[in-house]
Order: sequence, then C-alpha cells, then structure tokens
Amino acid sequence: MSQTQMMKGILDGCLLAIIRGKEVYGYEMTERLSDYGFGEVSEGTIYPLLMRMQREGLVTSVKKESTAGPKRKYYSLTDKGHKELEEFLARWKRLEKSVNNAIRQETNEGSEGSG
Amino acid sequence: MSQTQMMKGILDGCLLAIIRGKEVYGYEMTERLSDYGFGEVSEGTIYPLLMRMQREGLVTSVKKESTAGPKRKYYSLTDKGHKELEEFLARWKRLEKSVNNAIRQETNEGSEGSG
DNA sequence: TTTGAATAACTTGCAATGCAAGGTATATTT
DNA sequence: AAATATACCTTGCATTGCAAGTTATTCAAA
Repeated sequence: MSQTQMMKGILDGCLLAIIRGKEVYGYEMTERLSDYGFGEVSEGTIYPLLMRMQREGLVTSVKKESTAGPKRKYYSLTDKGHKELEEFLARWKRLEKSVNNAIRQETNEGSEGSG
Repeated sequence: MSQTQMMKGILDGCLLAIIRGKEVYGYEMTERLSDYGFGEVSEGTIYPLLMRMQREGLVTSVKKESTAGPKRKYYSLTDKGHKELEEFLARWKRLEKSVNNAIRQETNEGSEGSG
C-alpha cells in the first residue's frame, strides 16, 4: 500500500477541480497539488492525465507566452468537464462516507438508527 | 473514471479496519462493504487481497465450520496488521484533507483567514 | 443418487492508472 | 557553449480491481 495507489482515479477529479478555479498550466499543477497536501506529484502523472482529459473533451487548452521558459499550456473546463467534475464530487463524497463508515467500526452494531 | 478506480489502495485498508472490529470471513466482507456504501464488491477483489495480506503477515486465518456451506476462513489482525492499519488511517486522513482542499476551490485566494 | 440453489473460497486474464526515467525545447546567466 | 530553471511530452513497468469461471459443502426436492 502506498500514497500513490490511493490516488488512482482521484487525481483526475482533483485536477478538474483545480482547473475550474482558474486557468492553470500543467507544470503549475504539481505545485498546487503539493500545496494541497498531495506531496510532489510527478509530471509523468500530470501530463498524460491532462492529455487524456483533453482527448475526452473535458478540458481545452491555449498556449500563452511565459516570462521565463517555453510557452505554457493553460487549461480550462468544457461543459462536459463541468459535468464530469460534478459526478466526481458525488463519487468522492460517497467514497469518503464509505471509508469513514468502515474505519469507524464502533462496537455498537445494529443501532444505526433511522439514518 | 469509475467508482472502482477510486478504491485502489483503499480497499485493503478498509478490510483491515473491518477485521479489527471482529473476526470475519471473506464472503461476509462483501456484505459489510455493501452496508458501508461501497456497493457490491466482487469476490475476485476480496480473496486475492486477503491472501496477499496473509502472505505479508498482516492477518492470520482459522477455518471454522459453517451451518450452511463449506468451512469459513475467519481472519484476524496480527501486530503487523495493526501497525499497517494505523499507517493506512494516517494516509487516508491526509488524502481526505488533500482532496477536500483541492475541491474546495473557493474564489477567495489568499484570504483563508485563520480557519 | 441426481439436480438445483445458497453458501464459501479460489484462479485466470484483462484494463486502468500512477510514476521513474528519459527526451525535447525555451530563456537567462556565465 | 555550458549550466540552470522552466515547461511539456513519451515509454515501460508495477499495482490493483474485477468479470468470469472453478471447486466444494449443505440443504431441499424428486
């Protein structure tokens, strides 16, 4: 078990969330993710993910000049991307609850009440 | 993206948590997971996981007779399994915070205040 | 005994995805 | 030119969840 295994299928949703906030470029996202607590996420993880999401029509990109280095590729959400993000948020909420249910493991079985 | 992809690297930790509560057998765990909200988790997922965890010394098992069917294989946590569970819980807490940070994405940047 | 269903554990082959390592390219400084 | 930082992309691999199938026990019906 590792931290990275737990991110499978979650990172892409988080990238959608990050992109929703404002236009960002790939290289910048590794810093964002690090700020959020994910640790240092490899570029070998980020770029293939962004390219796939673009291929699927979830994001679009435009190149803009940088003050120090090659052009940056800024990503934005499409309508489809917004919908996918909403669905991800629902899946995440469900997973979060499920896992917390499992690790709760209180001794009182059969007294969950009426929910 | 699918629900199952998001469970990678998380399910094993949840199984450890379930086993900690009390002795359980594999077939029963699919029902438990369903109760917790994971949906119907395949036996093809559960059994290989349990066998690996046993090979790694995280759990032990004893066979006990069933009232209806073949013998059940009840699992318990080893000391190593307890430690692994603690580490999983820490990783999960961190992931949970990181994801929630990422999806928070409030418009007010740089004005988070003191929480 | 045979057939069928429920319980219970295990195996095989496949698909999805994160990542180390490496490659390409631009701008600045020495 | 060489070194450093920025910025993007590709290849090959390991991990892990799962559909589908196998084996085996118990109970019920014929």
